[in-house]
Amino acid sequence: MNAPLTEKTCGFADSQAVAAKLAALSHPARIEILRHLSASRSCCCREVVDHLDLAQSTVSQHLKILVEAGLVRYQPDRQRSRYEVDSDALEDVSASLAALVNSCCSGR
Amino acid sequence: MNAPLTEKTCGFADSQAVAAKLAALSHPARIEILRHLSASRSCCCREVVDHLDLAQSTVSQHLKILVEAGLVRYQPDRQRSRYEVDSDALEDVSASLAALVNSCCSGR
DNA sequence: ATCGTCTATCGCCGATAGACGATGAACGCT
DNA sequence: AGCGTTCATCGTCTATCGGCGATAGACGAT
Repeated sequence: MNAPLTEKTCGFADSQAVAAKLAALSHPARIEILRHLSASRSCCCREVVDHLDLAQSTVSQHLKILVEAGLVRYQPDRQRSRYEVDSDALEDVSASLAALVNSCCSGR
Repeated sequence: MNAPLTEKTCGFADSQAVAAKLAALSHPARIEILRHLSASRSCCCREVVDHLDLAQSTVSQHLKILVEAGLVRYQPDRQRSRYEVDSDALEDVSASLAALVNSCCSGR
């Protein structure tokens, strides 16, 4: 955080960005998916389906949401697509939330 | 993190709890509300309405969601209800997310 | 060439979220 | 008593979410 941010620039646009990231994380299935992706390195869709007891189409949707949020990297490897957690992006979200919380609790 | 958590106990039930908290934070208006509540100490609904350019009923709804998620304390003070950020709860959420992210990035 | 497998996408649905206006209750003030 | 203010709730509308089955494309294996 080095740019001189006024209350305006910090507040409005940023809230939307953070909210979008958090929205992608605000579903138990997607959290479960993230856990599984990080645990096993393989990361094809089918494996997640087996692990999660949801229809394949549903899992594919959740994966798409995670990819669009930038939290998971996607590589359409011929047959078995590979999904991989984007650790940096994930840490970014965590840091953003921490910053928000911190700014909310500073005047304590 | 002191209790002996297996992967099972950590995974399933917990995902839902974390997801619920994050869901409450996954809307720009609610983040904006949190910012405003922490900035100004006064915390009545009307003030948030002025600041936010949303209908009073809408703001009331968002506040209710934050209260039900346990992130904001609510005290029906006669006329002017008082809303106040629950810093501890907020830090809990941040910590939960950090733990999740950490467990996802540990094997890096 | 054909079959089986794995994906992504489409269409459909029920449920929920998010917004609003209207309403009524509680309260302070004159 | 009457008025203005504040707030929570209700009803309504629309858009989106979350789930599923079905389908089509791409590929490996036989």
